[in-house]
Order: sequence, then structure tokens, then C-alpha cells
Amino acid sequence: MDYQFTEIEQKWQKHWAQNQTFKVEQDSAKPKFYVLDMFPYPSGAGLHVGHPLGYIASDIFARYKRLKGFNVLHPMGYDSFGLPAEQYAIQTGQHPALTTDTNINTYRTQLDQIGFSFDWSKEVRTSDPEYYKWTQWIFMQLFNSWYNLETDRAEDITTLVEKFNSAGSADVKAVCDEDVRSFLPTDWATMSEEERQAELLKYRLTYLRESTVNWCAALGTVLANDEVKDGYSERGGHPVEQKKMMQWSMRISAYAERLLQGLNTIDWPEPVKEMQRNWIGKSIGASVRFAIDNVPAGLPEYIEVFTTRVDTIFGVSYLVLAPEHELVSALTTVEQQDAVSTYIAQTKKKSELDRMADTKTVSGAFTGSYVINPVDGTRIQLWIADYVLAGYGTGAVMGVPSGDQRDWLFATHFNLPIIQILDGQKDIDQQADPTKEGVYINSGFVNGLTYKEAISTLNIWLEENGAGKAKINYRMRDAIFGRQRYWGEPLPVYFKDGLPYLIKEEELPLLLPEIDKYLPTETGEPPLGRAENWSYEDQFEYELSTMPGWAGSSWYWYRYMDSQNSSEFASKEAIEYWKDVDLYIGGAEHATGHLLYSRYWNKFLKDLGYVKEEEPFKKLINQGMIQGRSNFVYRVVDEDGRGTNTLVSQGLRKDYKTTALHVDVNIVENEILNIDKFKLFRPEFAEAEFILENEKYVCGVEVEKMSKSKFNVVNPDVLIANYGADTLRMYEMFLGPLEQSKPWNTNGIEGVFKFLRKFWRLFHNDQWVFSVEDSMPSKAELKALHKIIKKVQDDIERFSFNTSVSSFMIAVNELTDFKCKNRQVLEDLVIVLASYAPHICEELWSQLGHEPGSLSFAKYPTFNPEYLVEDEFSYPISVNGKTRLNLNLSLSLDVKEIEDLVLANEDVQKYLDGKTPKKVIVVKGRIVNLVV
RNA sequence: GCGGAUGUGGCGUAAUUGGUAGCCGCACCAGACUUAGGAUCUGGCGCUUCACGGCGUGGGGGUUCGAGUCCCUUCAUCCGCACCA
Repeated sequence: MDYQFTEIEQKWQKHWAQNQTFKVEQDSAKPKFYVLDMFPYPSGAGLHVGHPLGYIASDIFARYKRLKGFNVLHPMGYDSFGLPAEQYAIQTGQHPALTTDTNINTYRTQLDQIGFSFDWSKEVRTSDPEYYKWTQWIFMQLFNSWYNLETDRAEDITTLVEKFNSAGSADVKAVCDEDVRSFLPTDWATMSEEERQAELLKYRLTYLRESTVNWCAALGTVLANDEVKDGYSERGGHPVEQKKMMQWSMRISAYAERLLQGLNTIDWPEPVKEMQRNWIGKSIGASVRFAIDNVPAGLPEYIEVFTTRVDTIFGVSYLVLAPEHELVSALTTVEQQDAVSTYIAQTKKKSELDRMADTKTVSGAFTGSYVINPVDGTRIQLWIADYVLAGYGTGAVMGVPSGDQRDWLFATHFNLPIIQILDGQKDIDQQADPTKEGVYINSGFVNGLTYKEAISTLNIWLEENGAGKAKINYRMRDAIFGRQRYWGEPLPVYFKDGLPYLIKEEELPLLLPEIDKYLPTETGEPPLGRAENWSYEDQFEYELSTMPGWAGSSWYWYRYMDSQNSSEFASKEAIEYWKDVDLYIGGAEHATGHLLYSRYWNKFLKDLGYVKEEEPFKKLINQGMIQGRSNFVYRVVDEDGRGTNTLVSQGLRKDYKTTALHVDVNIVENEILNIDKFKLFRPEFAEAEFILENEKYVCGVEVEKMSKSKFNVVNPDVLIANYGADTLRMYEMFLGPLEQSKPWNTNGIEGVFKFLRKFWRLFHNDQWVFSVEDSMPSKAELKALHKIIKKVQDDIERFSFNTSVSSFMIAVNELTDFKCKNRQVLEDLVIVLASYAPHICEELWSQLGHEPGSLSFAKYPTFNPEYLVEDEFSYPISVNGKTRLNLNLSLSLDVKEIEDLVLANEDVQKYLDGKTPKKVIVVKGRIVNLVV
């Protein structure tokens, strides 16, 4: 019979499911290989053709590794906590868990149709209590840990308490809050429990701190930065203000250096590594203390400033604080009160984005106070300005107009002095010169020194004089770990006397309570505030925030290893065996979010001895985004701009005034509109006139985001129904390089479909009877086979799946030409193609007489280079670099013999035109260029 | 502004990594077989030229016997980051 893809695919999908073909066990006899996909958020829209791209690639890789004798872990699950389900719940009252379940079922049905070799017995869902129990458990471990800089790792909080007991705070070197107290062991002994807990909270790896959030009173909720546009909420357009709130934070900054160094040990795309480096933002400089002149009582004596250019300190002509800096109000003099408060009010109105967008306007206000430059005692003005960010460094900056263009603009605008400090600086009355060339002038004790010398001299001087020290600063801030939302993991925390405490481990999971409405309470508390009897031991209030979306995805790859374990997040044996992810495929949009948080939690779990590897994902591949490809028809409009009942083909539209209308891409083939289907799609055009070119209506094309409203969504289901999953899998790969973003275009799918039919025909005769023979394979057949074995192996190892699809087509064309019916050759070909087109191969494999379903673990054919050896090679002959002709020569010749034969050739003589070549170049024994 | 990526036929792409540019496929053209075909098969298909040939990898320049590939410069498109002291 003909190639019946639907029947074949359903048969084998059922077989794999019933026999649990892809279920893996820990099997120390085989080497392990862990292939992971970024698990999806199950959205209501279902899968479009772009989603499975990465899954297909990883599935090919996983199937290939299985055939190569690896024990492959290839799981799938759902990142099922998230905003859309909550939003839907707010609108409809339907519990997010229900929506999520429905969506997951849709996803599963769609995924199953594509024929993935996932081990579904290991499925995880982040919203499942049996899963988030362990997310909460990890939170508890973080709460119970501090970062010891002496050992450079996280340790249990008890080791910190021991230090406090024995030596007080003196020799504790930790990553902690700025405001930790200094105390002696005797002080610690007399502290109350509350005081101790308050102090410990400043060291814990997850802790409470006041942070600014975008608060939208109308929506009663906190918004992410990109949900705010020009000070108004993106949804609804309600005003948004900056509000300070107590929020849970993760001390990811403790791991900044390790996160940075770790990048050098992993095989990731360079752009992703670079993004993470920028995000971590290490800068080497110095922190300098500027004493406050006439410091008011009760204030610190100095302002601390971070600079990467301590060498320019003699050029400082003013100091700037961020408007939010805590000392601003205390340091503003009476005369400057109005100016400063006006300026602060202005700043508050601007959103963070506005503030960042406007880099041209120079603005600021003088506080009226002065500080003293530690190196020369100069008295300089203290200003505030919104270009200084409270969240970076110390929120205070020294202004050096001669060396920094922004400082130069500021100084010029406000008439502050500009001091030249390097003899090499040019035109500093016109603009700043940030170069470091020349030697220092006007710079006291560093006069005459170069940049490097000045830096080290100053760092030593500052340290010796107690005025500062060399310092490394990271841009990365601690991650906020609370959301005022419902659909997330509850934090396993309750409050007693205003301080947070963990619930007991055996009380996990702390289940998400039922509530009647998914909105914040009338008093502005998060939705969990609506839950009845939501308290610990009936007396202590639970934390009302839930965890952010990234919590559940920051460790899920470990749960897959042992997803049913109810006493550990994964057993020691499972972690010992599977270790880490060998190949991780997913979108580049997670470069600084998910991928950074996952590395952080992984390092933390390693510090505590729960996991083996410092880095979770050895190799990362980013699949490109699939964009939509929209089709348009052109409606002619009359003089008044009203649409008429006439549609003009794309090539003729320049003769008319038209408007473009989106048309469903599913009724357009190779840009030719199916007019009958169009009339059904848009009944208002049932009687329309169509102006055709070459008797066809040609549609316009544009690349846009794939979305329903643009009628450019292509569903895998439709393509599978028409062509089968194997065709879809191969076509998605054929589309282009995996890592490249590209618009979806169904136009070429016929070619891949034809290929699979041709492949099927190789095994059957004209009457569709299976007709493979036990004969001796010919030399040419073996050559074709081994060419494809080698090519596919090489391609898979370097993730060049698109080129191997082309090579399969060549191989099948060749074998068809040879009328190859040889069992040995065809069997090997089936195995090689199996990872790309598993269903058809599994069917042919059983027709070849093998145990049904045994293809997945067949032995991958060994490449034998002998079959590719040729005795003759076609030599391209060039004259002065321009190729003229080819000569067939024996491969066994040496360079001298090639030269002689080439020069003796009549055709070559013709091109030489009687001249003798100055040089004959033979490269790799097969390229010949004659230089005349 | 800073950083990254990409630019090759009508279209998606390929090029042994410095060695015959355009493999494979789509579309298109011609033909065969068919009652018919949106099936199958054969041939053609970068531009230009009747042809010999000439030109051709966004533009300009360079290195080299030889450049799509390396260097400089410039343009275009896309994507990140963004006053980071």
C-alpha cells in the first residue's frame, strides 16, 4: 500500500505509549545523557508551529544518542504557574488550576501527535503541590543559610550563630545587608530572641527588605517594569506610582563572582554568556569617603562613593547623590529646601523608564551642603541629580568634568569648575576627554604618574588614610522574590512579633488556599489576604505574597531525575547518576532570567551538598524565534477612502488606491489566493470582483509576530493531518539553521513530503508490495549509504539539522536511481533516518522483520571511510585564480607528477597561451592554480 | 549611545572553513505517461549574450596565486542593554 502516514503514525505512537518505550531507569552500565527542553508555560492558545522547533531538535538528538548506546533522560513538563491563568481567573472566576489543567491537556495532545520520545513517567508541573513542596523546601534552605566569604560558599545559619556566640560579629566575613550591627559575644548572649532573629535576617540568603515597586492603585497590584508605559499601566491606562514595600529578596549578589567565573567553564553561545556578564556587570574601582563639611549631629561623617576612575580624584569638582539617597533631606540647607524638594517631586513623577530614556536633559539641584575631597582637602558642592541611580554602587557619584562627558555637561550647565588633570587631555573647554594618556597634572602626590601608577598609588593612599580602598562592584542586584499574586507558590513563612519564621519542614507543602476572588483585598493586601483561616497554628499570620514565576523553573531539571520521590527533591542516587544536563535547548529570551537564577540555585544546592555539579547546563543551544508570515489582499478604495467591493492582485495594486487586509494564511498557497475559500472566510466579499494577474490572485507578504489577529498562525495539527508528523519534523529542520530566527513559511513542505514518499517507495515495488532483497550491496550503494552515515553524524554533533535533511534527499535520490533493494543498505538507512522521521522508520523496521518497536535501540551503523575512497579525482585547474577546466587524475599521484600531467595537457596549454607558468600551486594534493 | 547578529538567484538555503559560488528544496518553464490530476518521471532554471564570453555573494577598498569566507571602511535590517559612576 501507499505511504499511509496517519495510520502509521497513530500505530507507533500508541505502541510507544503502551510499551513505555522511552521510560528510562538509572542504568550504570550505559553512559548517561541528559537532553532537556525548556518546559513550556501552557497557554490557552495551544501550540503553534514555532513552539516545537526546539523540541524536534532535542528529540532528534535524544533519539540519536539512544541509538549510539547512551542511556538518555529526555523528559518534559509544564511551568504551570503564571500570570495568564490568573488573569483569566480574575475575568471569569474560574480557578487557575482548572484552566491550567485544560491547557496542559491540549498541549499534551498536540505534543503526542509529533512523536516525541519523552519519558512522560517523569513529567513535572510546577503548580503541583508535590512539586512546589520542594520549591518551598529550597526556599527554606536559602532562609536557613548565609554566605561565608571565608569559605566562599553558603553555609547553614548555625555556623553563623556559633561565630556570634564565640567571637561576636568581629571576624564574620559575609555577604549581608549594609546595616549589620557590630557586637561582642557577650552582647549576643544578652540579646533577646527577637533581636537575634532581626540580626540574622540581615545575613540570610533570602531576606526581607524594603524595595521600590510599581504600584497601581486602580488595579490594586504591583506591575513589572514592562507593564508600565509612561507612568500608566499598560492594561487600562491607570496611573502607576513608585511605592516602597517590604519584599522578599534573594541574595544572588553573593554569587556574582562565581556566576561570572562559571561562564568560562560551560559550552554556551557566546552572546548569551556576554549578556550574563553584562548583567552581572563587574567593575573594578575604588570606594572613596568624602567627609561631610560641618556634619549635622547624628549623621554619618562621610559619604561613600564608588568610582572606576579613582585616578581622576584630583579633578573632582562636585559630588552628586541620587535623589532617593537617605542623606538628602538631612543635608539640604534651609535656603535650598525648596529647590531640592521640587526636584525630588519631579523625579518621583518620572517612571524608571522615563528617567533612563532621557539622557540629554541636564538636571539637578544643589543641596547647600559641602563635602571635603580626602586627597587635597578641597571643599566641594553636594548636589542631587536623577542620573545617579540609588540602586547602583552607593547611590553617590563624584563629578569629574574633565574626564567624563556627562559630568562635563553637568558642570557646564551649572557653572562648576572644570579641572584638567592629565597633560594629554585636549580641548577640555569644549568637551570631556576620557582617555587615560599622558601623566597627571594638578594632582598633588600623583603628579607625573601614569594611569596605572596613579591608580595603585591612590588605592594604597586611601587605605592607609582610612579614606577608602580598592573595591569591586557588581551591577547585579538581589532578585525580588515576592509577587502580590495568587497563582504561585505560597512562601512557607509566618510572622511572629513582626519577624518571619519558617513553618516546619514536615508541614510542607504549604498548600495554596482557596479564595473566592482572585483580586487584591479592599485594604490593598495580596489576594491571599482573602483566604479564610489562613494562619499558622491559628495565631500567626502567613506571608501573603507568593513566589515569582521563575521559582519553579530554577531547579526543575533535578526533579525530572526522580519525579515521584516524596521524601527528597530527588534521591542522592539519581543525582549521582544523572549529574547535570548535557544538552539544553531553548529560546534566547531566557538569557538573563531563568538561566541566571537556575545557575544561582544550582550553586547554592551544591554548597549545601545536595547536588554534584557547579553548573547545571553543560551545553546550551538557543533555537531561533519563528515569526509569523502574514498574507494580504488589497482592497481598492474610492476617492473618499471608502472600501469598494473590488480586490486587486498584489502586482497590479500600484495602479489603484488600496488598503491591505490580512487574509488567513491557510487559504493561500505559494502566495496564490484560493478565491473560493476566501469568499467563505470573508462572506462580505462573496460577490466581490477580483482583478487578477496571469489569471491568479497574488497575495502580499509581510513578516510579523505570529498571532490570531493577524491570521498568520499555522498550527502543527493541520500540517500533521495533511502531511504527517514525520514530514512536519523534517520540514521544521529543513527550514534553516536551528539558531536562526526566521518567518514560518509552509511553501516548501511538499518537497519534504515527496522525499518521504520516495523513501517509502524504496522498500516497495510498483504494487506497493514490500520488496527488499538479500543481495550483495554494490560499491555505489555502499558509497551512498556511508556518505549519509557520516554526514548525519557530523551534522547532529554540530546541530546542523537542516543540512542533513538535504543530504537524506540526495541519498534517497541516489538509491532510487540505483534501484537499490538491498536489505543491508536499506536497514542502515532506516536507522540513520530514525531520529528525524521515527514513525515511518519504525514501520519499515518492522516490515524488515525486526521486533516491532525495537528500532529506538537498534545499533547505529558504523561509518566506514573505505567506501568513500575514490581512485580518481576531478582536479579544478585555475589560471591566475580563475578556474578554467577540470582534469580527472589518479589520487595516488604526488605533487610533482600532478604538475607534469597538468602542464602536458592540451587544454591547459590552450589557456596558458604559449607562456610558461611562473608558479604551479598544488594545495591538499588536489587544487591546482597556475600563475602566469 | 554601547554591544551582538545577519546581508548569497524569484523564495528558503548550501559551500569540505581561504580552493570549481548557488548543493537540496520551493516556485517557474518545457516534455513524457495519463480520460484526468494538486500523482509520477525526464530536462531546464543567477544575470547578460545568438554564441565565444563577460559579470556576479549589500557598497567601496585591502591582504592573497586564489576571498562569500580574513582585514579596513560604509550602508541596511533585526535583536539585546541602556545615564553603571
